[in-house]
Amino acid sequence: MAQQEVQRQRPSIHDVASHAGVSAATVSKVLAGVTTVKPENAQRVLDAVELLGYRVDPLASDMRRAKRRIIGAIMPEFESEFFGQMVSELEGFAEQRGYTLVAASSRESEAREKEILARMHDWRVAGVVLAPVRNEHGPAAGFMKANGMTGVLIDRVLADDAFDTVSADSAAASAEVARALVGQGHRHILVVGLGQQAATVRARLEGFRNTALDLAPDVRIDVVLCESDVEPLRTLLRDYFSKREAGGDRPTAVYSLFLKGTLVALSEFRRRGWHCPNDISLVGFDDAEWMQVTWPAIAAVVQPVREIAGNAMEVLFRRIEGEGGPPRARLEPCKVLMRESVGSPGSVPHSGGGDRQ
Amino acid sequence: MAQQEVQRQRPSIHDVASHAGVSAATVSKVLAGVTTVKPENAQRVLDAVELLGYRVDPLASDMRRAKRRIIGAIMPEFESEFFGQMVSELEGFAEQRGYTLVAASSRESEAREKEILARMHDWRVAGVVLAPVRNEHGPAAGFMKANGMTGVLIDRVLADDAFDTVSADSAAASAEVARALVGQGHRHILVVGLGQQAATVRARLEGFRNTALDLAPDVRIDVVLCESDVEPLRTLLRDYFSKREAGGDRPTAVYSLFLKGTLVALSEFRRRGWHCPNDISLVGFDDAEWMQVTWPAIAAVVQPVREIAGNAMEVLFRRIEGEGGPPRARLEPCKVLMRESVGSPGSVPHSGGGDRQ
DNA sequence: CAACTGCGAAAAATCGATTTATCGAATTAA
DNA sequence: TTAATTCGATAAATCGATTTTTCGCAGTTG
Repeated sequence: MAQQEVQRQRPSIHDVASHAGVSAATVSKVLAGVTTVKPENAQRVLDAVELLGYRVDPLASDMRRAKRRIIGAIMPEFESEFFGQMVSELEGFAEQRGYTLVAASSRESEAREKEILARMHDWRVAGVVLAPVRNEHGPAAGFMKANGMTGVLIDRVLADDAFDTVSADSAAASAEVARALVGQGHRHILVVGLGQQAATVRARLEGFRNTALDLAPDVRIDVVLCESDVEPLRTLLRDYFSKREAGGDRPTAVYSLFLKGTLVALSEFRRRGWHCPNDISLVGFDDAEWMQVTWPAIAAVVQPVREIAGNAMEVLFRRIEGEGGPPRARLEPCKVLMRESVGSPGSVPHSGGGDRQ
Repeated sequence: MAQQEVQRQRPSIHDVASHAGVSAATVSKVLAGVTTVKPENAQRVLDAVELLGYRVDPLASDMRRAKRRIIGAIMPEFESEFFGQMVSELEGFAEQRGYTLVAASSRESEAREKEILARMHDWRVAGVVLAPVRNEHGPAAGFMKANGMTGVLIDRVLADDAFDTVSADSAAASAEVARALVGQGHRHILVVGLGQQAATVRARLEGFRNTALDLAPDVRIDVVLCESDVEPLRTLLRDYFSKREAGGDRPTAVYSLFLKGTLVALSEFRRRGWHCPNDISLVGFDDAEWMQVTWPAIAAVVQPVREIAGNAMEVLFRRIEGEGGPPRARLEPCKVLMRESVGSPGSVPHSGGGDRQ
């Protein structure tokens, strides 16, 4: 019984050392690839490692260094495809370099964001990938700055004076959406956004508006912003459409600047019995798997998740290794997938009616 | 400069000790809540902690114990709402008890699953929540057993002789779906599943079949299983429907046993121009946010994610604390949301095609 | 008054690795 | 032959906590 318990106990570097008839320091050196070890001894160490099934304890190994081989990732949520993919990619890149990724969800709360960051600081993580709830100027980024932490900001950020940033080029993507919609003949478009993410929303809005006005100076762009939560948007949108319908000047297309907005817009269309693209066109920022199997398929801006994750990790590790220089703001190009939810205003149903009546 | 560097360095327990004029052991005891410390000294310690902004280094703190305050979570993927929510919930529960959750995605690979598990074993995690790719008999569970790890298996599992399991009561939910479909008059139903998850699929299938046959002995149930990947399903389903349509005996309803199957079924309907529920009814296992905003809204089985996560953590911590006894298999009840994608076979479109409000 | 009991706190061992300082033997140079 | 290098490896310090052991002092007791 006690014997089994002992067997359960994992071998330490000292067990390996005594089995190989050398010191622990020598074992450590062999495993680290130092070449000043006699080949004969090195072989005995490797044999002992094999025999005992020894593996380095990463926790003990990290004890001595100031920066541990841990990367922290903080996302606003885990429930969406976008952040799910992001975490998955980040994990892969961290693993490639022998780092462990610890991911946490701030649940769209800046307070929680900061708490999580403090905990990661306690762990003395080597670096942090932070996707802030609002933008780059929140308390979390301040905390990182104040404590000299290494990090990258992603997604809902534009540029920062202390940290590198990596995000989708949403202004360019929005411009492309504008070209598509105006090109189809739309002259009255509603843009739906989340006020909380001021900077990102502004970039998307400006990218859209500038291009649209450039192509058609007579275009009318309405904007509906909900401040913090998504729930109020439902009401806002309902009121907006009621008013516009009463006035007889309702928009012929909607561009939603965030995923939940697309869902809310769709369900509002649904409530009113409007069909895409016959009654109204719809484009959403952020793609999702289901968008291509619905009637109709929803047009969307696809963010380059893998590229964002890869570049974020790349720049993060460069900073961890001590690279200096001013912070850089990277923008990764998006793809715009124009699906059937977009048509010309007032067009008659094409074959099958987009959803047969 | 050097001064600033020193300031950057976080204070250790010894810094606190010397500031308070006591030994490190005393500081540790105060922070652990030991009462045998003179109140006066305790106060001085707390003041020093406050002054220096001291926080315990969890890594160093964990060094001495055999089981560290880390919980590992292994999910087949992070991209779906289900596992995203699951990780989010697990993280919350771990945090409540002062543990850190390290989540990793096996990316639907059993080999990777085992590798991740080995890495978590290296970290000497206190326990693991494993959502296996296939079922409870995979190599990962074997590894856990062989190494005496503490763990719970969730989701794609039924029961195990070594580990506690927590999963959705999919048999009961499937029975409810059967009652609904048969009750609506369906007598020819296609069930779509993933062969890989043998046990779970069998439970769902049997739950469905038994109840359906019980209610209507003349009901015909076809089954299309794809083995490992989802991609082949597209072809399988296409062939199946082609054959059935040629034979003039195509099913009037589809019950998909997993989320991606629901998506594939929908897109196949779409390709053929079939509409729910007029041309065919659809129910899917696993709910998603988008299902209630599409035309029509898709009926789905909702898994009790929070309950599964909560119970998994509960039983895991009990085992960590040394509770003995045989492993228990928990089943959590699901909710079935019957939305508009389900109707009577051959029913005519109701007003507006089942979607105008 | 010596021995005993307790209390509170300090000293030291421990966890499992890495890294620096040290040391002995073999080799080379003077 | 002796001193100076060089090489390989070991002993010891270190990281930052926790836990066990030891210790000094005050108060009791026989």
